[in-house]
Amino acid sequence: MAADRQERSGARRGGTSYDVARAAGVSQSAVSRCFRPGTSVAPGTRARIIAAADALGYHPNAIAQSLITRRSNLVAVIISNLTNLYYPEVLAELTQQLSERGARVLLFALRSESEIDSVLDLVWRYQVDGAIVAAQLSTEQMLAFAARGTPLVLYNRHSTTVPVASVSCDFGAGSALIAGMVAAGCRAFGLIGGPPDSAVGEARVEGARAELARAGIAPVAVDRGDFSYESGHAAAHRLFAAYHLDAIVAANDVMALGAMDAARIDLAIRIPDDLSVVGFDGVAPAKWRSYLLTTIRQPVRRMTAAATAMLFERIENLDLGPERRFFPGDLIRGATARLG
Amino acid sequence: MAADRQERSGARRGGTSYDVARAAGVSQSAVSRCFRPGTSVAPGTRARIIAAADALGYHPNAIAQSLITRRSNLVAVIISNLTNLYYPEVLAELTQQLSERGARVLLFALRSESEIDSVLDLVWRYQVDGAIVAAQLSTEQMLAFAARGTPLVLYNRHSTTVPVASVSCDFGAGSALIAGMVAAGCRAFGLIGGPPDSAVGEARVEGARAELARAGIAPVAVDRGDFSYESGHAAAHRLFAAYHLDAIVAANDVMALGAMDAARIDLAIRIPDDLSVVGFDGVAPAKWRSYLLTTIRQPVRRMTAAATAMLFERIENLDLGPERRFFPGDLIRGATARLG
DNA sequence: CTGTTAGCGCTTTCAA
DNA sequence: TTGAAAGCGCTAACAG
Repeated sequence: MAADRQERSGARRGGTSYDVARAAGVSQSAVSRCFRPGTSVAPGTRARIIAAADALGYHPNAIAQSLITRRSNLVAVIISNLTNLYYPEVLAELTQQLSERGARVLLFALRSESEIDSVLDLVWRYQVDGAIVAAQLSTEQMLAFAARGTPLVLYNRHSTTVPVASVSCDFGAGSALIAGMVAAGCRAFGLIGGPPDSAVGEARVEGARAELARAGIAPVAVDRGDFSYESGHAAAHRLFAAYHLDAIVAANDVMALGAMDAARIDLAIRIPDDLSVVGFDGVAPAKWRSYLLTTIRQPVRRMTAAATAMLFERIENLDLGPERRFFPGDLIRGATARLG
Repeated sequence: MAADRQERSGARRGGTSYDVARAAGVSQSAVSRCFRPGTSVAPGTRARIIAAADALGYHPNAIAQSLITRRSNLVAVIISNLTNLYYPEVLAELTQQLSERGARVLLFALRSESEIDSVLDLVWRYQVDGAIVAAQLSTEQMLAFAARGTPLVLYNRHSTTVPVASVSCDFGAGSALIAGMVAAGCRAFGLIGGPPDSAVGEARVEGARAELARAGIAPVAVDRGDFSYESGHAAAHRLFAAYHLDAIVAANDVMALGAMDAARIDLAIRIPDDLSVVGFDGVAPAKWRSYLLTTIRQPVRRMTAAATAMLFERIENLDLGPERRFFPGDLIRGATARLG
C-alpha cells in the first residue's frame, strides 16, 4: 500500500509530503511536523526536509489540512453592493487584517439580497471558520450560523431579533453636525434616505430626525435613493421641485454629491450660502476639490480591525456571547455646510 | 471500523454523509451519489435521502470533495490596488461571472507588489483551480503557474517573456480621441503617466505618444502619478508651473479628475476652452456632473467575461496555449475636451 | 526526536 | 440501482 502510494505520487501539482519524505529519507509525519509551527524536529532533519521540499516545489495541501484539523482558515466575506464606493475600502482593509491573522477571504458579492440563501449554502459547504457580513440577513439565516456554530460578525448591520456580534458606526458626530447646521441657521431640512429595507440608511435618517426634533424642527421632506449618485441627484430634484430647502442631509456621501450637483449645477443654488449639504461615510471623492463635502467619516480601519478581532475571539471561543461595538464617526468639516 | 465512525459522527457542524445515510437507511455512497449531478439514484431513495439531509441540515463538505476530486472550485483573484476605484467594478463582475460557473473567489488584495510571493504560497496551498491576476508578476512567478499546471489569466497586464493568457483593453479609441484633440487644435500636450513599473500606465502613455507622433507632435512633458486623485492633482501643478499646455492626457480617470481640479479650481483655467483633459477607464465619478470627463471606457463586463471564459477553457483543457484578447474602449465624449 | 497508525468526509471503482 | 472498500494528503496520538 505504501508502495502503491509512492508509484502514483509526484504527478502534477507540486508533489505530496510523501514525495518530500522519500527525497529526504524521513517519514511522512516528519515532513508534516516540519511544516507545522511548534513541533519538534531536529535541526539536521529539518534542513534535509526543507531542502527536499524546495527542490520539489512542495507546499502543504491546505485542503487536506483543513479536512483533518477542522479548520479551513477560510473566512467568508459577504458584501451586498460592492460597487458602493464605500465597500472597496472596507474590503481592502478586511482582507488585509484577516490575512495578518492567517485567514483567507472567500468573497461573496451579492447582486441582490435574494442571492443570500444560495451563498450561505456555499458558506456551509466550504466549512468557513467564520463570516463577516455586510448584508441584510433574515432571522433564520442568522440562526443558521448559530446552529452550525459558525461565528458571525455583522458589519454596519444589526439584528433586533437575534443576539449577534456586530460593529457599526454610530450617528454620534452626525448629531453634532446637524446641531451645527441648525445653529448656523438652517431650518428647512430635506432628508435623502436609502432604500426602505436598508438598515444603515434608516438609522441615519432616524438619527438626523431625532437630532432635529431636539431643536424643535421637523424635516420638511424625506425622499429616498439607492445610495447611488444618480439616485441622490434625482431625489434632490424631486425635493427642490416641491419645497424650498436650506439644508440637505443624505444617508451617504455619494447621494450627497449627486444632490450637490443637482443644486449647484442644474439649479444654480449656492452651496453653502443658500444650501448646506452633508453626507455620511467619508469616501474618497467627497474630499475632491470639486466637492469638499462636509460629512461624517467612518473610521474604517478601526471598524474592520474590531470586526476581525471579534470574529477571531469567537473562532477561538465558540460560546462567546454577542456584543455590539460602536464607533464614532469623525466630522469632516469640508465646505458644503454652514456650521454654527 | 464503520461502527467506530458512526459513534463519533454528528458532532458539531451539520453532520456528515454517514449521518444522513444512517437516517435514511442507505449506504454512505448512496448519499454521495444523491448530491452529485448525473448519477443514478432511484427516485424513492433520493427522496428519503433528501428528506434526511434536510432534517439534519446536511451540506456536502466541499473540502473533502476537493481533496478527492482534485478540484477545489476555488479561483484566486489577485488584485494589486483594490482602492483604485476601477477595480471594485472589475471585482464585482468577476465574482459574479465566476459564481455563475460554480467557482468561488479566494481574494487576495495586495498592498504592495512585494507581497506577491507570500500570496502565491497560499495560492498553491489552497489548490486553486486557476487564477485571475491584475498585478505585476515576475517571469519566475508566471513560470511557477505553468510548472504547477495552474491556469492563469492576466487582467490588463501582459508578459513579454512568458507566453500567458491575458485580456486587456487596447488603446484603440484612445488614438481617435487624441487625433480628435489635435484636429481641434490642441498642440501642447502634457502626459500624466502611472508609476514607472505599471505596465498599464506605460502602455497608455506610449499609446498617446505614438498617436501624437503620427501628427508630428511630441508631448511637451510627461509627469507621473500613482493613479490617485492627489497624484494627478500634484502632477498637473508641476506641469503647469513649468509649461504652457493646452491638453492633458492622464493614464487613468482619477488622475485626470485631479488634474482637472488643479487646472480649473486652483489655476482658473477654463476647460475645455483653454485646456482639454482626458482620462482612461470610465469610472463612475467621471460621469458625475461636476466632471463629465471625456474618456475611454473599458468594457469591463466583456473583459471580465472573457477572462473568466479563458480561465475555464484552460481549467478544462490544461494544455491550451496562451492567447491574448484585446477589447476596444468606447469613447465617452464628456465635456472636458474639444474634439475636431 | 522520529516512525507507525488511524482516520478527517468524501468519491469512485467494482461486484452484487 | 446499490453497497463495500480503497484511498485523496494530511494531522495527531502513541510508541519507541
